[in-house]
Amino acid sequence: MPTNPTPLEVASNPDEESLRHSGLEGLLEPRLFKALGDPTRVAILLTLAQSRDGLPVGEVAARSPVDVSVVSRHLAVLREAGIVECERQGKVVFYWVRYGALTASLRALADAIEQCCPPEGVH
Amino acid sequence: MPTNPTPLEVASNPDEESLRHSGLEGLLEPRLFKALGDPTRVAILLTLAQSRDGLPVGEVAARSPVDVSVVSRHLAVLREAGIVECERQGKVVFYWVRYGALTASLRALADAIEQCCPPEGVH
DNA sequence: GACATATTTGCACAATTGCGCAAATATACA
DNA sequence: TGTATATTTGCGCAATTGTGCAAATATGTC
Repeated sequence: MPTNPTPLEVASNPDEESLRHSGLEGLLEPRLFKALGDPTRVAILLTLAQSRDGLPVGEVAARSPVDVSVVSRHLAVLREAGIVECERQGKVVFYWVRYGALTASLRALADAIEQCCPPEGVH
Repeated sequence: MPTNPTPLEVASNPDEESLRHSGLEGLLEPRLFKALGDPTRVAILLTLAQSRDGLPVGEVAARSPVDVSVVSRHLAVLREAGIVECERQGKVVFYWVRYGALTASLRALADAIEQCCPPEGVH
């Protein structure tokens, strides 16, 4: 069965539909921004961003005030949003930030906003 | 009394504190992304983005399936996030997108993510 | 001031979300 | 297979959020 594409995958591979609307709809994915809308989740993301090669869930949890199960759930949300990726290595599961996809998506969104409406607007 | 700065104002005028941490904390403002995390709110933002000079609340509501009061509240959330701006002109209140601040913030976030962690990461 | 129009706010309610704890699952190793 | 460690999932609960309706507020006009 086909896997559900994450918002960031949509952003890096825009289809004809999203292109017709200057890409804004496809880039303003609520799932992506909802994932970034929780302080605890952002803190977890920042912890992960400090380590370039990723961290096991337990290590992220050790640097977080909330329970391991909560960290696990937050990481799952970030993964479903396409912000992080994970891979099991033995007993532990490593999570890491998809830096390229994330920056590309943010810049694509900025470009789409500019293209959508002219910069000569007074405001 | 000092007004509460919006996430986007923080992004365009980073202080010493946020610079020390490569700006990521200051740019990953939950208030900003929470505002973009609701489908209805995004739809309202897209409606607003179609008109370069802004629209009255009632006009936005006319193009939205939800009640005017709901639109008014969503616009307030977008305003508090620094995404839109408004001004009363007679009986109506015009809202418009802060294109420049929004794109600048998104690009600054992309830059901060890149600076935070080296691009030579495999992932 | 009285009235009409536009917007915001109070209120109640349903739905969602974040959280901790305990149980279930997965993997490695003896 | 049994045990230990790591992670995920089920469950209940408190808090937050989105929504519509009605009332309140703001502005312009008669």
